Amino acid sequence: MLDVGPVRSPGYRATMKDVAALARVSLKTVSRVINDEPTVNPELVERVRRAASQLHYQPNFGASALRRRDGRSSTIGVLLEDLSNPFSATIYRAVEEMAIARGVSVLGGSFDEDPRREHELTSSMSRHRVDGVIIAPASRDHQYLRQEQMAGVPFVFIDRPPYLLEADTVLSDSRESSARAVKHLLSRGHRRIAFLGDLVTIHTAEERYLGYCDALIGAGLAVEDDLVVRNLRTIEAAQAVAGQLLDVGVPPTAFFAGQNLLTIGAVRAIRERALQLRVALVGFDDFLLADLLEPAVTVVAQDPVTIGREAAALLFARLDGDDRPSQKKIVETTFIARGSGEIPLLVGDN
Amino acid sequence: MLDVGPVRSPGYRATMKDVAALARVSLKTVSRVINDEPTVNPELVERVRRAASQLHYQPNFGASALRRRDGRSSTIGVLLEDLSNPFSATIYRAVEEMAIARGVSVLGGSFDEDPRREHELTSSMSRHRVDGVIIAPASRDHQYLRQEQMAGVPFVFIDRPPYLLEADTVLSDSRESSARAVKHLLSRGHRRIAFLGDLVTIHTAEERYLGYCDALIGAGLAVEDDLVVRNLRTIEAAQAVAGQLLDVGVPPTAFFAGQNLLTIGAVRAIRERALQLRVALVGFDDFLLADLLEPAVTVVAQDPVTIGREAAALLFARLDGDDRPSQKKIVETTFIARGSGEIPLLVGDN
DNA sequence: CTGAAAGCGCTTACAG
DNA sequence: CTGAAAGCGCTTACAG
Repeated sequence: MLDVGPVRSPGYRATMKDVAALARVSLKTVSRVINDEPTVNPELVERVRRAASQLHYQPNFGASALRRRDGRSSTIGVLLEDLSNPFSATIYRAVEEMAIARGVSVLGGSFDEDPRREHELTSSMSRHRVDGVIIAPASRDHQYLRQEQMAGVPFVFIDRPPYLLEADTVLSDSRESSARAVKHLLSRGHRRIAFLGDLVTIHTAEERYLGYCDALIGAGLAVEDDLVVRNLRTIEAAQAVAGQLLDVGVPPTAFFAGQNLLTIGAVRAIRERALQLRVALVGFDDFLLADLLEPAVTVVAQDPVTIGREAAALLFARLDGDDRPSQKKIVETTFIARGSGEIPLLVGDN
Repeated sequence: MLDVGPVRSPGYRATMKDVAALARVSLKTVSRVINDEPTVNPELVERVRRAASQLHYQPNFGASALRRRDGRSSTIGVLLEDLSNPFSATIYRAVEEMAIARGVSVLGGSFDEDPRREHELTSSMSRHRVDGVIIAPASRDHQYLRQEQMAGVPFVFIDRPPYLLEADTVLSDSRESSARAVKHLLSRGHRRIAFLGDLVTIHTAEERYLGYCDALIGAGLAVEDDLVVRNLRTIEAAQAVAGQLLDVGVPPTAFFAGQNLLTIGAVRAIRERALQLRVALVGFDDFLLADLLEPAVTVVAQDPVTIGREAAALLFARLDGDDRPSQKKIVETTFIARGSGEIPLLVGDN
């Protein structure tokens, strides 16, 4: 091993007591210096600082939180569907930026739509005594969080609202922007528009489906069961289902996909059949390279950076004493026409 | 607010003491039950369980760690370049899976290649007394972690090796697989192969550059300065630089891009000039939809899931007492030929 | 098998 | 401005 300078008492971690002894002051004076209390003689401050640095002293957040009146752990929980999905990851980063600015650390977790895992992770957050939680829940009953909330831990729900619980919420306008997307397809002459959706238990998946229905009904059309497939979770599943729809019976002339992975699955199915210049497609959620495909993919883009920032802002406001009633923020989506959604109904198609 | 049942002492959090009082046993007996110690009368176990559940008791990890001999906080730190990059995010998820299986929570953090932020985040991890750290470092001097290491906190370096510190490491074979990729282009007749690279301070960026040099030199060619551009960080920067190379002087007939965002930048520049069937391209790192572009993009694919798993396995082995010398694991890459890398040198090009 | 006392590293509440 | 004592919620070490 390289010699990289002297190490005192290997394996030993300095405490405030050690710093106090070395600086020849009381424990309490060290505590004052570490916490930047102003009423300390500058000479003592200097001595304590030197001793702390010499001993590589790092304060123990856990011990401090234990005794502290507010009990703050300087930690928040961010619980999302899947941190490896770009939508979740972008939200996480946006929250992280704001947390770091406050000296707060982030405990992250992914549910994969498993309510049991939601319970485990929130319970784990509770045992870690996080100061607050930002959550995109998998379950549809959040009464079990009430105790934690009563104990003073603020919750901010994102992407999906709380059920049977009052809490701050940040959502996208899924239903309306879905209706707008489907109207866009209707305006190009399409009548047989298929819907690919995620789990029916997911609030946003339901909203997007309802937006699809709104648009059809608004145009005097019926929602046809054979054009609606839900509970799809992966690229592969969406690809298989879209393929079947295109192969069997009277195929759809356009698709509305309720989520980025499902959109990609639809792209694959359409491409496999060389129908990409014939079958229209609009997807919910933007994704990297959507503009480089041929045709480029028209999407309803959400704004995960704003969602993350708004959620963090609400959470930190609560931690700073904001006691207004529960807030509900709606973050705007953007419709981006790139080509795939502008393919008109072709003569000869139905 | 909805009424969701009785809540005892709103704002109050039950402690072991409260559970003990309700169950009419001593504090120590509650502690035994919570920690699943076997030597407790089943009847008392039952009484304690009921009391704990009735009071919604959640053990306080911080307090427990404070007194516990091993001082374990049941928390690890995972510090990566950028959690919103799919490569980092996939590693994070792989680690998270293994951590959850052990009941360990994950504190995540992103550096964005800022060594100062690396110092802040590792220091924050230290104050939180994490049990171990998985880190893809931004800095090139890790002596400052020695104290923490001596205090018993294992570090596993991923993607980049430690400098001036002994620690477990999990890397991809960047240099060799880069050389192989460039040889692939050479075998198609290309001689003017441009290299687009990330910050020269990043270990993997340097390795990939060296692999590029190895291949050229191995073929008896010189490394030409005007074909090498490094310190590129974004899609936009890579796109601009690749565009300039294509527009000015004697353009390259092939590109090797050292990172997923740079590959995408090169794709954009090539497409803008309608050269996608003429200019060859191989990228390091796979990315979603690489196979749906036209031509599909040939890549050297890393295996972030295995990197994450190996790193977590090493870390948890250390926490379980493994005291072998520092381990170094190399995770294999996969060359995926999809089309863009197989475009031959065309007659008339140089 | 059960419990009373001491102490982990820190902050609070108080006295000087 | 400084410090000695008590206590946060738990586990350790020990006695019964």
